[in-house]
Amino acid sequence: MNIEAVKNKIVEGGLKFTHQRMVIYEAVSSTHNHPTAEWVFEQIKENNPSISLGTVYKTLDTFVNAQIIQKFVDNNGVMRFDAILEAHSHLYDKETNEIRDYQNKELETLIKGFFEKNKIKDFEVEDISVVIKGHNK
Amino acid sequence: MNIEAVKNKIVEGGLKFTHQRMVIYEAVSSTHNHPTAEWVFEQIKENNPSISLGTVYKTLDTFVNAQIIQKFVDNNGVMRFDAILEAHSHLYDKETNEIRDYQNKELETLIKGFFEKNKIKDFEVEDISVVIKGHNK
DNA sequence: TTCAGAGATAAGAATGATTCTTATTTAGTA
DNA sequence: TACTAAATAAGAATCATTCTTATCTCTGAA
Repeated sequence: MNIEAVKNKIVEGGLKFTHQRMVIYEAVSSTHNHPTAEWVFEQIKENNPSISLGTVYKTLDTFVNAQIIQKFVDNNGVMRFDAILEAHSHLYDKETNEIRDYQNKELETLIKGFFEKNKIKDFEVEDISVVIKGHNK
Repeated sequence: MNIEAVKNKIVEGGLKFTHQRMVIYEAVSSTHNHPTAEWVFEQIKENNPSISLGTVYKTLDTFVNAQIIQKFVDNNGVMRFDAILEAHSHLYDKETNEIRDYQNKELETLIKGFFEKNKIKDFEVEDISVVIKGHNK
């Protein structure tokens, strides 16, 4: 991902463009492994020794609120981040705590269709995801 | 839930029956609100002033491992507990952080059928749940 | 180009949920 | 009844995250 594209992401989110924000966004979008704040910090601190862990946490959260990235909680209660904004589901490996993306249009269509036909009383649906727990074999 | 039924639950899980375990199980099964460990502790401490918070945490986790109750993480990373073992999904209210059960046989059948037809390579599925985020209206 | 203001950052302390440690207690079996 | 392994109590420790305060800096306007 080039610097212009990163800058656009940040500015389009209504945020000021800063060097810290750039390297943090690059780190998050460099991996599909649903990084933690700690992981992001470890990735960038060598080339950015002045960056603080608190800033990483704060920046990630700012990105979430600006809808540049999304976050979810893993089974151990740790916040995970994801640069992919499209709805997708996750495979949780109960043994290794690994999380993998699972994307399938048919499943999404099935579920969306279900909830269109079965409105939930007094509840407006915004996001739906499927949590699939199991283990690698 | 009577004491005999509680005792059976605990003993069938392969655990020793203790007074603390009894009152903790009663508290968890008394509510559909997906209690936290803190909530359980608050419920029982008045009538059981000698019980410690650490014991509540430890006991709840022991119950989970014995498959007497189940746990999940809420959007804030806090462990929640549930005496209902049957597969069911949750409605998360993004604004109030409230969690409600959502159970629908047709949805379960739809999803189960989907994953029976679409095996995930190298992954054995154990649990599937749907996470529905939105807000009350 | 300069400047000012609002927002971002750094650094480390604080917080809260949870787990760990150690000594004591107790359920359940022989 | 005695014994043993497991459970419990109490409080310290841990860890992920947020908060606080002082400083820095981006960006738009003049």
